[in-house]
Amino acid sequence: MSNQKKNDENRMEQIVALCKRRGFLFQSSEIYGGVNGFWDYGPLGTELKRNVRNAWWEDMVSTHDELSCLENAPKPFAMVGLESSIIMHPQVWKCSGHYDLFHDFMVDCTESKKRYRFDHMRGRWAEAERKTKSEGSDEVTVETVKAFITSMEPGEEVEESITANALKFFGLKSKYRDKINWLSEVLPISSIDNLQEAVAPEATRKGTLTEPREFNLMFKTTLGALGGADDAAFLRPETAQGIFVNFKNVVDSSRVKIPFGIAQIGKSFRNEITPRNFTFRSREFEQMEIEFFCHPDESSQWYEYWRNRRFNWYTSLGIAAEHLILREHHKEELAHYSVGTADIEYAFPFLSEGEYGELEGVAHRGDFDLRSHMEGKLDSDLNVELNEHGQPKHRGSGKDLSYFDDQARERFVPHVIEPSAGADRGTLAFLCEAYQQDEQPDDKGKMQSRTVLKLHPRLAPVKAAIFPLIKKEGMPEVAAKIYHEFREAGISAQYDQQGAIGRRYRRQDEIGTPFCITVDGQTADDQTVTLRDRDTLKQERIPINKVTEEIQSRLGR
RNA sequence: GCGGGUGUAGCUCAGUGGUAGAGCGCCACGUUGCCAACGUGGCUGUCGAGGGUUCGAAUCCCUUCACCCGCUCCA
Repeated sequence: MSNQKKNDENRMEQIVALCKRRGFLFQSSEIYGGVNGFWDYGPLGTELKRNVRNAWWEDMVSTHDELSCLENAPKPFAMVGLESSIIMHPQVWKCSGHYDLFHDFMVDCTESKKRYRFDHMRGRWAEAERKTKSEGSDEVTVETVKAFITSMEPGEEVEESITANALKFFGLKSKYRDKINWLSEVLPISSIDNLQEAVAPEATRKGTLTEPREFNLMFKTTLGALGGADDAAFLRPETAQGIFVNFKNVVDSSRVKIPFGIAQIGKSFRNEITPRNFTFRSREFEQMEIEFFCHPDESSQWYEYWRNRRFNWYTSLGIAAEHLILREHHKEELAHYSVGTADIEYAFPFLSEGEYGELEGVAHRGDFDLRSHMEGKLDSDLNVELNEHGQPKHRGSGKDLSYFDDQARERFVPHVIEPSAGADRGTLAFLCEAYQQDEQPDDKGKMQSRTVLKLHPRLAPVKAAIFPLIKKEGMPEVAAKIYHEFREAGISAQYDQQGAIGRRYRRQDEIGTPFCITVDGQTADDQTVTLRDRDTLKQERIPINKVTEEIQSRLGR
């Protein structure tokens, strides 16, 4: 393990400790021992996450001007909001593909302790002589063994990989590969009746695989108090489908014209097998998603536009561009109808150097989603998937979700660009980026380490703290007056008269408060207070009657 | 789900079978008065949870939960 990674691990531990100590994040149900994959936001964390959500909503929706063309945008466009329900008609998830995809079957190898996706495992029947030495004697028995030799190798390399595994299993050198008698072509493992005949990819003997077990990644619940099996419903695993199923409602009710976007912030739920890395992978999480609907011919331009705009959003709120990457998915990773998908990823401290974790995916989804809800679940070739009777496997709504452009006299199913961000991941990234330890002189000029959250002022949970320098000579009253004024003006502020002034500054540094205002001996003489900056520690004197105004202007964008 | 590690005060940790501790923090009072000050006093624990062994368990054993690391997974 590199030193870099060790430092980063300590750094992550320190961030987690700070989050708990100062009330940003707690483990859910902690007094009962906690639940894996669930987190609670404390008083400061709630403010921080709310600020992240608000910044997103303001920047994407409420301050959006559909009459003007934004910088680098192909043309003006409208943005509207939506709040759809968490539980939806079960058919939504069948047509979206989540129902089939989230029912993965997995097998475990009891020898190698590896777990494999059952539907990805392939193999060939083979037969060869195998020498076995019985225990406790030198007697060697030679017997002809038949087995199903498996591999997880995708694509064309599977055959070579199976051969290598077979040589290992039969104890043969590669020059004797002719001794293996192949009894079948490459087959999916689901084609064999008895898993005891299979040799797992990293096993040395047969029959180490467990029976396939289902991992349902969607949380299941029941509609109605007496609901039976037919009343099964699911907590949504993404917010996007709530937008697609309301596409027609929005078009019919809000006078929006294509191109336009529908934005939504809301909770989603995935029963992750391994929640890990603080709030990065949680089972309950919040998404901030836009589904942007446009003409198919313009979709590539819009994809470029959203990809770049969303990347810049993170840097505009203080994440250094060198800690972010815009990772374009390879062509092989893409569904073939998609022009592109890009992940905006952040160098989280819990990852190794050079590794990044996803904050947001920007995907070109073509007309896949709307058509699936019209016609039924589509396969990767955009054909409706059929069952054994030649009927749609999952029937769509049958409703027409196409759009009619009455100026061009053209009807089409819009293409979709989907910038889908994780609110909790974003919040965590802003916290990680802001966390810094620096050295500042104490009252004797000796350097002391300081923990500071250099949060962007828009995101800081507390915008300003107001202190009386000492607890007498009328200073607390003046400070309290400023505090009241701030609260009335809607500025999130704290009042603190406890302890030495230096300690109070450091307390605020640790929670990322950008500005501290101190009422001192001079205040009574000339009606000024000091304004101290979190990052530079510089102080300047501001007239007391201008202080609210001054803070508001410094918080402005 | 597997393997390894960890779990003691708000935080960081000491405590290997015999009365639960330290530092930091927090609170009060006094002094000082612009960057983690000093003095005095105070607060905080079902030792992660449940069970067992024992005269006696934070300590030994079993089960379980959570966190960290490595696998696995990640539409």
